[in-house]
Amino acid sequence: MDSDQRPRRSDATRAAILAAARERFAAEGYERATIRAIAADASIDPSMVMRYFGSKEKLFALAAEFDLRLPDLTAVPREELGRALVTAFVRRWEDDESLMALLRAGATNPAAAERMRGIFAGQVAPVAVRVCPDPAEAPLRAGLCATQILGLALCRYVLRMPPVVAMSSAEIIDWVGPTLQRYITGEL
Amino acid sequence: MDSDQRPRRSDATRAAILAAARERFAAEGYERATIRAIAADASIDPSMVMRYFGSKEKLFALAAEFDLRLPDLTAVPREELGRALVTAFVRRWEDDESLMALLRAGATNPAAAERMRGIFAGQVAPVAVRVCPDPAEAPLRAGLCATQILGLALCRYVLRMPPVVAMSSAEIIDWVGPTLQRYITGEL
DNA sequence: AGTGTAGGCCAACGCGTGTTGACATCAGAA
DNA sequence: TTCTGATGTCAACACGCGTTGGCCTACACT
Repeated sequence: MDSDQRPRRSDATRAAILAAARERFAAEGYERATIRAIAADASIDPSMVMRYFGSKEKLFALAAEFDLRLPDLTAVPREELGRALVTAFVRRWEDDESLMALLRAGATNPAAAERMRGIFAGQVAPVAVRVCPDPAEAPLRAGLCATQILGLALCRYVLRMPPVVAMSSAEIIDWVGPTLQRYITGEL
Repeated sequence: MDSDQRPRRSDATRAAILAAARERFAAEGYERATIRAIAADASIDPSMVMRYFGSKEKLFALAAEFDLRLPDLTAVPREELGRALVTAFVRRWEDDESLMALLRAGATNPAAAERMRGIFAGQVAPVAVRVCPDPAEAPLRAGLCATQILGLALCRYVLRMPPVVAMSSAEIIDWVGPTLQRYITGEL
């Protein structure tokens, strides 16, 4: 096969470009982040970005690849699902900017929005099916959770609304946890 | 004064441009919406947009002026505040696209984000102060409500997540109402 | 040492953007 | 009717964008 095991010299450059892309996309969204700026951040010529990734769109697709790393919720006691979820999400938001890139870009870029729907369908919904009382209700319950979690991220990290920024992780968990708990296990 | 009472012929054009601008900004966000497209929608030359509004930024500022028209919550029974709020918001979202323009643009455009914070501070926070048990807690409680409401709008109107789009107004009110209720009147 | 090739730079392309100023047209007052 | 200002069109500008192709350089293998 064509899998070249030996590490190439270009791997470092590739990684640098990808890191710079994630940062720019997260900070400015898809249309504002420019190939030229990303290349400058990676101390490289803009044309190299094209050589490595083909186009801006393909670069974004790779930069916005994202694994939510949802914890194994089947091990969590039923009445603590809400808290466990917020906790996992808050931690994930803070140490990986890919999701913010996706959120910012998803607001204006149709492809990014589609990708968010994909992440929801591929990573969130399946977990919901295994956890919800009635699997038929899972999409609805997962959707409700998404509104609260993404809304939190939007206000805190993107719009930077002062009272939401001011909250501590613990406060967030205490307030939002019960909301998710009800969305997951509450009666219709 | 220079206030010209007599209606001018240009008023219709001005209004047409503003309407087209609201639509484009709502549908595509700030950077994707172009002066040329807006002008075409209004059946006018792009240069007229500049003559009337000075710049794209100023046009956006006017197109994104927005009155939430929050109902008078002091007349609402304390235990129905949550439902009243969601109801008011859902209705408002559906018949005015300015807020969606603001939401889409706010994700990438710093000025639009600033404006959202302004709306929050100017229209939401004051209401919260009058309604919350302890006015000192008002910003926190209002901020929490904002996360849920904006998250709902994001998932439903911008990202168009299928389960959230599928919900009826009544379902939304039944599910999200209690959340806001707790954010407003729940104990810390 | 010689050579092929991967890695990188440079200059330019075509395009779409916001914005500008010179010119046309038309309504209404004189 | 004539003239003046408001209303609108046209063509072009300077700029930044994504993208392309040609050229240089330096490493790795024989």
